[in-house]
Amino acid sequence: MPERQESTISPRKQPKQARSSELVGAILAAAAQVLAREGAHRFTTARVAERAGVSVGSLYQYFPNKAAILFRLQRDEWRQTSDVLHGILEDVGSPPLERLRALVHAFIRSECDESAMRLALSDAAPLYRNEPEARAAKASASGAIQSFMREVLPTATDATRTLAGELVTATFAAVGKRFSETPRTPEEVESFADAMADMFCAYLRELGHVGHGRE
Amino acid sequence: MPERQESTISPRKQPKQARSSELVGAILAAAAQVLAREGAHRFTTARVAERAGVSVGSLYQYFPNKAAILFRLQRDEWRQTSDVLHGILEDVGSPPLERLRALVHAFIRSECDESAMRLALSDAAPLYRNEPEARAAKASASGAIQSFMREVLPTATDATRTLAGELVTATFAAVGKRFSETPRTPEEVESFADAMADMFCAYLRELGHVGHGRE
DNA sequence: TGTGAATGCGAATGAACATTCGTATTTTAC
DNA sequence: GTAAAATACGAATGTTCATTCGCATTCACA
Repeated sequence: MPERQESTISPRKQPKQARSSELVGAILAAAAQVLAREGAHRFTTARVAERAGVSVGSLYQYFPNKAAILFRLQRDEWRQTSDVLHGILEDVGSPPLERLRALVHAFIRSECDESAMRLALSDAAPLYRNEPEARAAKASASGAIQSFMREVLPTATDATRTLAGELVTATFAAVGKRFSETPRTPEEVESFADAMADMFCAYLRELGHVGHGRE
Repeated sequence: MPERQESTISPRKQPKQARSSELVGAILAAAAQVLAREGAHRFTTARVAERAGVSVGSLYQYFPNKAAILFRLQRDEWRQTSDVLHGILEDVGSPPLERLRALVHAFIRSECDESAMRLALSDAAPLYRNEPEARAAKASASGAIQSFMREVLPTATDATRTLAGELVTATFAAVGKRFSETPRTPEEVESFADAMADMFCAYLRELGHVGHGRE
């Protein structure tokens, strides 16, 4: 497993001509396919290049190494997730716990889309786990959750809110991942998401009541 | 990455003399150390053999391939966890939700022990993910959880209980794993475990009330 | 249309490994 | 004590890969 270059995941050069932009797009699309169809284990630069209809050399013009391709895919997923999350949580039109429920559903559903690719991507996590952008993505999400917590638990202490936020965030991410490991019918997905939302709501309601007076 | 032999993880031969039993023990101990210190990425048969003070050839006398070593380590963890889980859940001396809380604490704590090894082991999961024994371990745990659910939610429907059990199990496993990814102080561990227990209890209480009458 | 820059190419290179197998050493049984 | 069985050994084998680099092709622009 020759994996010499440990870090430096930033792009090697910027595409300047149309053909090279297309090339980058083709590589990313091919990478997603290879990942989904072959798994992290068989995700090789040669296979990606072949599926993209491109040579390995060209691939290396725009990605410094294999990890960079994987990281780029992961980053795109994170951005998408993050947009959904902010969009739902910050929509002040509906009551907080309803938004949370919507979020759970959206999240679990998206975790099930392309689940093969997501699973493989998480198998490949060791290759990019310590990238700064990985931490940034998590921080942004947890920021949104924190301000949501301030809204739902206005009277709780900061420590309580932080803890609750962490718990919800962790449960979200971790259970979503685990859930995508085995295939599910849409009905299962929905009822599981509902159960998860129920759990969060029960917990937050209880915290809220404790905050107000007594249990 | 020459990984030809895809399956067959059962032992190659049984140790017949004392020296070879010790050898197997030495290999497992060495494997755990290599995994913890070097990570899944650098877990190689050569390194394990070297740390065990043994030759690669001898290693292959008792383990058919690299995955078998990892799987053995994982299996031992599962057995340990399973014992704890059954022990706590089936102790009828204390009220159910208290047992659940104890379980959460025990589980999270154990997840933090040897967290480096556990993390690496889960990075290596793709190598053994589809072993039958892996499924058996999960099934045994979820069986115990299910009968616990029957006790806590005597009036709920079967479907509700199954769902709740799955949710709790998934949250457990997934959050435990995620939690071990970053180092924590013992205080953080305790308060996080408490929050998780609070969440489960709130959820189960609510389900119980709904089952009895109305919310 | 000519020319330098930008791209694209893919065989070749060098590692890192898993696993095997012929040989050497130790144990057991007589 | 000795032969056969069990163990132990580790150099050798054969793969799989990531990554490079010298050369070929295409583009942008005069």
